[in-house]
Amino acid sequence: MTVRTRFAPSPTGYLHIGGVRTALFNWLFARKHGGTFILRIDDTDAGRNVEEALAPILSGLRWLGIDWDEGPEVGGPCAPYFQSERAAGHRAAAERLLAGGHAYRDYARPEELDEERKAAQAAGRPFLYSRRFAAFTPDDAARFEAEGRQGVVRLKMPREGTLVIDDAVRGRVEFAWDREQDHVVQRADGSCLYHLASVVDDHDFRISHVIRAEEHLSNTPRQAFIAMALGYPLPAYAHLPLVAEPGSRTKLSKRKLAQYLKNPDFRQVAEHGTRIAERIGLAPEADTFNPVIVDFYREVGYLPWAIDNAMALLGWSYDDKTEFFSRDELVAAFTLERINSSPASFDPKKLWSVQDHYMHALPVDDKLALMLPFLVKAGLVDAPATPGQTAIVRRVIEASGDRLKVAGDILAYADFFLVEEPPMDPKAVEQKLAKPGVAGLLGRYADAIRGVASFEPGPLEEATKAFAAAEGIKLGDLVHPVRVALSGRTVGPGLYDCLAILGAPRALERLERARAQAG
RNA sequence: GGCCCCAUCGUCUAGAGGCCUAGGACACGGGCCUUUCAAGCCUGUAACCGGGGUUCGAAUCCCCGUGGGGUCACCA
Repeated sequence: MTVRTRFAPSPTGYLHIGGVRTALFNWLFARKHGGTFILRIDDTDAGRNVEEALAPILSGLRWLGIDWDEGPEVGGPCAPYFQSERAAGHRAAAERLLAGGHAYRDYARPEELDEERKAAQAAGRPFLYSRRFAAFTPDDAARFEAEGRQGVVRLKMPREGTLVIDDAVRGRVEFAWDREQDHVVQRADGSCLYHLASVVDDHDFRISHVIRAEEHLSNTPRQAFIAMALGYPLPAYAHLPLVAEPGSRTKLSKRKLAQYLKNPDFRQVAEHGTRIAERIGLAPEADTFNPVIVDFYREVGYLPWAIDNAMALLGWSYDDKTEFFSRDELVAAFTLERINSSPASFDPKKLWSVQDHYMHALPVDDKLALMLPFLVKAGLVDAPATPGQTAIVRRVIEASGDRLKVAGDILAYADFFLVEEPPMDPKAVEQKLAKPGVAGLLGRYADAIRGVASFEPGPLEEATKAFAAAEGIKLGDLVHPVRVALSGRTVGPGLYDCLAILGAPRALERLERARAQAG
């Protein structure tokens, strides 16, 4: 069987983390079976600024390595891949539905339908349209039109029997036909609605497996009905568990950001990212820049595969211990059978730890290539970076080790090496510098290391320990003020690394300058 | 409200009748290391929604509750 899957986003202007998971699973399944992964743009609704609203979605998928074999910008045998450009086919399908007696023109006004709905509700029985404004003959239609009514095309859903779907995730799911509504598939102006368009396009694209979020499970009967009425074979269905809010089982939504921010883990990740974004001049708006949206991770410097790997673990698992997969490993390991059926809440901290894992394993050269652009954007190095700057940054990366969790973290670790007078954190000054005797201590320490033959971590450590011993003080009582003197803050790479990277002249100059603020 | 789905540590999950005094990961607590912050190492707390069945035996199968979620548009 030829596997063809699709991801069909509507151009909303952003790529949602839940969408990523859906796209990823479709992609994985296609790759696993040597099939085809198709990207279709479901833009049947309004269509204004489609191009602009589409850009973040395409670039987001590309960044994540979720490449599509057919779709926008790459084309393919089933083109066009924009639903709005396939309207003729949708209309033809609506005609066939009508001709086959599987749909009818309906002239009910919305308020008339509402009345029926309310009456049914009041009577405590499920609503089922009376079809009293259905035009089953041309005469009916003419009569209704004479009344000034406009006709839409409605599905003539069966009112007895059941539909059985064999869902790859959920197993057998049964629906009673008499609970399904006569949904509108074509408006009076001739434009077709999503469900019709989607079924027709899926068939035209020869989609073999419809892999989508659980929210579509309830839509399946009407889509299956359309497909059957049109004589299409049904695709295999796999309904993925919803990606839920942090610490909840409610569907994750971009709109409820303020609420998610109350979750400490979520807030921590969001604030960390915002801090980085601000330093590279992004002035992000919380509305479009937050951990629910893929651009957030890209701007802040996460590794795309870390996102993919983390998302793969949302609702899917391989076994009881394997968590990290290379691309090939994941493709090989992935199966629909091991998708979970209960909702999975999105945990930004878990994603963070996966990111940590991959950043940890990244070679220094790769880190350098990733991080340099952040320093350029922040104005801390030239574009392109000079060899001298590059050398410093490389040493900072080496010295910082696992402290750099995302590429953007380099800003907080490299900045004080790259500017002549780093800002002094008032709190750090107060706690470590403004103590009695510190000024004198810094002066004597400067003299002590001035004579170090080789200004490198090893010799510096020796000299520093010897100095502390000679002074009769604990190493910490020396190291802390020196660190603040050099960097302006209390955290950073190891002190001997800081000294060495700075170099003797600048280090001594900073020690001297800091004495003015010391006690 | 109707229909549908779901139900194991706070979170992601393993578990397809005995291997379960329920395993792993994240988070959290404690300890070690240590010049800070990370990392690393050791260690701890923590779960089968409830009730009935079936069975020699149930986290696993069935039923009923309860709880949560999704969906019921001339949105996608």
